[in-house]
Amino acid sequence: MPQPQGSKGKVTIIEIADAAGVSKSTVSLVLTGRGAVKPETRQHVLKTMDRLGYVYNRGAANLRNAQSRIVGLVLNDLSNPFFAEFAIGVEKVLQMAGYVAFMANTAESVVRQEQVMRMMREHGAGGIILCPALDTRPEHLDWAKAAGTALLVAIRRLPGADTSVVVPENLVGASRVTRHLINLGHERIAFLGGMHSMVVRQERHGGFLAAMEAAGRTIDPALNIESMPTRDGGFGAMSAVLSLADRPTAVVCYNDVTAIGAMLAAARHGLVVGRDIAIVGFDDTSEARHVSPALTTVAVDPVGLGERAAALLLKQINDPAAEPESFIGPAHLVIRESCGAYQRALAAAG
Amino acid sequence: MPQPQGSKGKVTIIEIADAAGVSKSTVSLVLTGRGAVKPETRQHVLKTMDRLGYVYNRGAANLRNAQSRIVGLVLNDLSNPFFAEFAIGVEKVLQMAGYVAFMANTAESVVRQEQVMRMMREHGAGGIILCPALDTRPEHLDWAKAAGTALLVAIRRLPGADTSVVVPENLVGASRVTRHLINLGHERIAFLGGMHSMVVRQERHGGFLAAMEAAGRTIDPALNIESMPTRDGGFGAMSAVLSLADRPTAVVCYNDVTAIGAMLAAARHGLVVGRDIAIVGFDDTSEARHVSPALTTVAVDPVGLGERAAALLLKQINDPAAEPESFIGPAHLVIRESCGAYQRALAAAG
DNA sequence: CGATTTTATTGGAACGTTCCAATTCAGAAA
DNA sequence: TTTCTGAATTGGAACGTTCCAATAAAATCG
Repeated sequence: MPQPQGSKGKVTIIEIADAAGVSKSTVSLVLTGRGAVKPETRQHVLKTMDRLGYVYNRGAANLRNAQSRIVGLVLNDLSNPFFAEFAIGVEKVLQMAGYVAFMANTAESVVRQEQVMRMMREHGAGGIILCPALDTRPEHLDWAKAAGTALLVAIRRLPGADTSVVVPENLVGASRVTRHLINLGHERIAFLGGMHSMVVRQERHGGFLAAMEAAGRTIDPALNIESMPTRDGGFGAMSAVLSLADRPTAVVCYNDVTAIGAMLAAARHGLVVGRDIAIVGFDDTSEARHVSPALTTVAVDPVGLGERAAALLLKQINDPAAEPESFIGPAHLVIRESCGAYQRALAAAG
Repeated sequence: MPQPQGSKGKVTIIEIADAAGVSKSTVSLVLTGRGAVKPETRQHVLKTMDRLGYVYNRGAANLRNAQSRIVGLVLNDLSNPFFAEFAIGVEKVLQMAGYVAFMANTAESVVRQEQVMRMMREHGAGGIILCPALDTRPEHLDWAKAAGTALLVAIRRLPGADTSVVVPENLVGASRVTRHLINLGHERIAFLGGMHSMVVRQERHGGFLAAMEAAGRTIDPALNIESMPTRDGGFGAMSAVLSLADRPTAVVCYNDVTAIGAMLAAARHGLVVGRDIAIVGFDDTSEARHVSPALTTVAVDPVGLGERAAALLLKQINDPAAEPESFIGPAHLVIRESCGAYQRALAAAG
């Protein structure tokens, strides 16, 4: 008959020891599984702990040995399914290794990010995976080096910070999808969405430019439009580009969300996406698959990135002296309908 | 010139005290802001802490006073955007109150859930908001009462557990959307998706039945099909129902994800959703808005539920003696295209 | 059987903080 | 000056755990 402590569930190792008729050291041995303790004693202690409703006090334990087996996962935008999937990958690997991930969402606020990371440090997190908020500056991360906390930056590269990094192959991916449009015969191609200050935008736009230049296409600065990386932003950017005298025949968008906004704008202007104009995105979120026409985009496997990030962080935790390491995740083209390749194939066949 | 400790970032309150030429007690006073300390002394101590790169050790502090200001948020399925939004609501309120939420994802695994909650207890979480994994049994939560930890169950009601609860108005919502279909003239209406054992399914199906009975519609058991609450599950269930000799003219789906799967299946069978057949969902996830045709569904404001859950939990933390409390969040009908109401209105006008 | 190794168990000293009671300090009142 | 007061500071004892060295008990050996 279990009889847990009444109100303040404050059962300690010593009470267990008394109740079981052993010393607190023995109980500790059972708890950590380190020393040699007679099986029957172990069982008895275990049973007593169960009976009294014992809760391990990790704070007290950490006081002696700083091994806390928790890892912080700081996300800049949980409402974006991309990051949710990334988190799932991270958790999967950490769990295997007996770690537990404590996540927190910063909602792109640097202040919140600072707060959350401090909390995690205070609780003795062994390492932190950070998807940095927009205005994060590299010096915000200096404490990690000083404190010897393993820190890994993911998804958004942070120029100037020398930590391990896990990011998708933005440049190559953008280059690939742009080349696809070029191969379909497009001449005037626009790049839409994202703000100039975002590193990810710089990388993707860089890939776009590289492909355009390699194919000898002229680059019209009027066809490079910034916007917030939201549906509304994409809508606005597309509207702007469609009001131009010399419209593009294809657009590469900063990400899927923006692309979907752009599709809405095109439809509003009476254009049939995939026939009158080609639109492509980036990320391959689940929305891309279900929007109509289905969006041609670049897949980057967020779960895989998460797994890789976790693995790298664990490596770093176990060997603090190791050099920072980088992983650039593959990005491959996913051809659907919005680029018109399908119609074109049909026409060729028919 | 900041000169943080070299490798093992282990600066303690005592080192700060020594460096600042005061006693550790004074430093503690500065840290907690409790006693009276001369402003200049405070400044000096603060500066020293900054200079040496001090990190507060919450574990050690909690050893004396169990106020940890962290709250655990246990989610059963982070990949579902509904829960991500719920989490955002929770965080918003907790942040205001100076608490920080540590989230963890159980991916519907009771084992993982147990693990994660134990971790949170061990770290001295003041309370836990739990969106229970599928096979959670009420006795899994007994520890909370014993330990005096505030615990709140959200989204999925857990019959038999007497904790505070925050759930959406599933029954009423399902009833509402069913009545909408009935008003549009549908006779044979199916209910698709979700497993019989899910409480949420029971509630929603209950609402469906209530509306059907109230309208005097006959209920055909063949039109009640279970499936996993996934896109594929919805696809399968819809395929099954379409292979029936006597097809329904409308279907109510367990949730949006299932409904989208069902839409795909209908399209595959050559039906135009919204014209040949009506399909409605539940949750109003962002996908519902962007799928084509846009999905008629029931909106339940996950962010609002999250806020409410956090508020209730805080109340309980501050007054542990308080009785468990329940909040049933409103669910309102969102009419879009998939139910055919729009076409019907057009026809009437034209 | 005693000597030796191996296996189990144990007290006490940390760990970094807060709290309490005690002390010192500065200024005001006598 | 001395006395008093309240503000500012301080040493030491917890808190619940792990580690270490030491001891006790059991097993092995000659």
